[in-house]
Amino acid sequence: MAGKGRDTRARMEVEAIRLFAERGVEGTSVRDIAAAVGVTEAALYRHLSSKDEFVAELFAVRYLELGQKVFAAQEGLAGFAARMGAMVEACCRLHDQDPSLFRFLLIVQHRALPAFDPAQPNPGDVIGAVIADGIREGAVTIADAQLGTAIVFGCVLQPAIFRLYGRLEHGLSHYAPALTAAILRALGVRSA
Amino acid sequence: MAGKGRDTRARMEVEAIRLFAERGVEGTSVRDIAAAVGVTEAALYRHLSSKDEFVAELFAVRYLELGQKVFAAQEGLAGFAARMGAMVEACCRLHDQDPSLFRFLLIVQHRALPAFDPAQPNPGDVIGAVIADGIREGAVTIADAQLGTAIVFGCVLQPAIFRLYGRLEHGLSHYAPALTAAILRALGVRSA
DNA sequence: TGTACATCAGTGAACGCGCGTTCACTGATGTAC
DNA sequence: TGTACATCAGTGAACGCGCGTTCACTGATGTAC
Repeated sequence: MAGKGRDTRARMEVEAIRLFAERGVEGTSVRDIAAAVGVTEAALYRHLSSKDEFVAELFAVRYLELGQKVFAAQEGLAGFAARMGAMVEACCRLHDQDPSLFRFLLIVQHRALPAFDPAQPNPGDVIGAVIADGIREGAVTIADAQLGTAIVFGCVLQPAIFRLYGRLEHGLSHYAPALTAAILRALGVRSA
Repeated sequence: MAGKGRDTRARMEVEAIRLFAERGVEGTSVRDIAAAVGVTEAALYRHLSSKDEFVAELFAVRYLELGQKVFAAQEGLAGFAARMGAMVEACCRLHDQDPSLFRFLLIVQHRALPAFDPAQPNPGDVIGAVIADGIREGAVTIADAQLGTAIVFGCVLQPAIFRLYGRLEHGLSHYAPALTAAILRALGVRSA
């Protein structure tokens, strides 16, 4: 059991995210997760204090990681179009690497986002800040920054949902260039 | 109890949609709905055969109604920009009239959409068909019709989610003109 | 190096609770003669 | 117009089930002397 024990926590996280993504949080029982990991339910409670806290922790950690990766993708680049393109491309690539994680974050955000520390670099604020910069520089001509952020979000997340339902046949990375171009047009970026 | 009984079914639907929208389907018990309506749980079972069927029926009926309204909004209009603008405006107006319904449909679509009769005029296909027309006419220059549909969806649904979280301060109708313009630009509509 | 003990990740069985659902029953309304 | 009966929407109590969680216990690993 020792070799098994080493990575039980990691496997719990992987299986939980997969199951939550497939069946939702309420549709996935602690027994389901335990069975997927290959231990009893009681064993899971060596690593977590409650299901709710487990979900909240899982969301918080992964969501911040995603925010940091999106931030890193555009850091140091000059010009709004380049920065936005890098973020869109990063989101598409990260989605394709782990679609379950994306879906998990999408599902859980509705319950976890309220009462979430807004000081940390979450994906929403990272994208919002870049758009705000773009408006300040005059590169973006859309008037409402919040509406602009919603549009960018929608243009990235909805294709992810379409991909999930098989309404898009390729990985998101395949659509990244066309998507970036569409987003830049939507935001009214000059000379994109 | 007679006067009350007349509209119990209707009030069940209203309260259920409101509660499902607020807490999710699994987070809303039959007891919760009964309490909101002001009857016992057993009374609800005079009007429904099971919770699952109730949710599925509620979704199917309201989703088709929405599809028909969106279809009607653009019917008879000439030109892609006019038709798209009318659909976006209709979605925004319908959202503002009943945000709970919108949120309910958003939540439940993930479980209800598979195994849903695709022959009926659901909102997705209505918008998809108009975009396909636009591409055929040459009014829309974006290459991938499915990606275009995803973009339009995202640009309507994500602002609805932002509105829900208070990240947009006005009703969606307020943003409809700017949103329509952004969507037409994103799709690469000539001389919009 | 060997022994004594603390720690840790596991087991299998059970717990109480809230869930969806069903029960026998009640009283008001509609209908046939 | 009265009476007899079917129907219908409600009640309150109970059902079995699956859920999250906890229990006492076990055996392997790490550490102190």
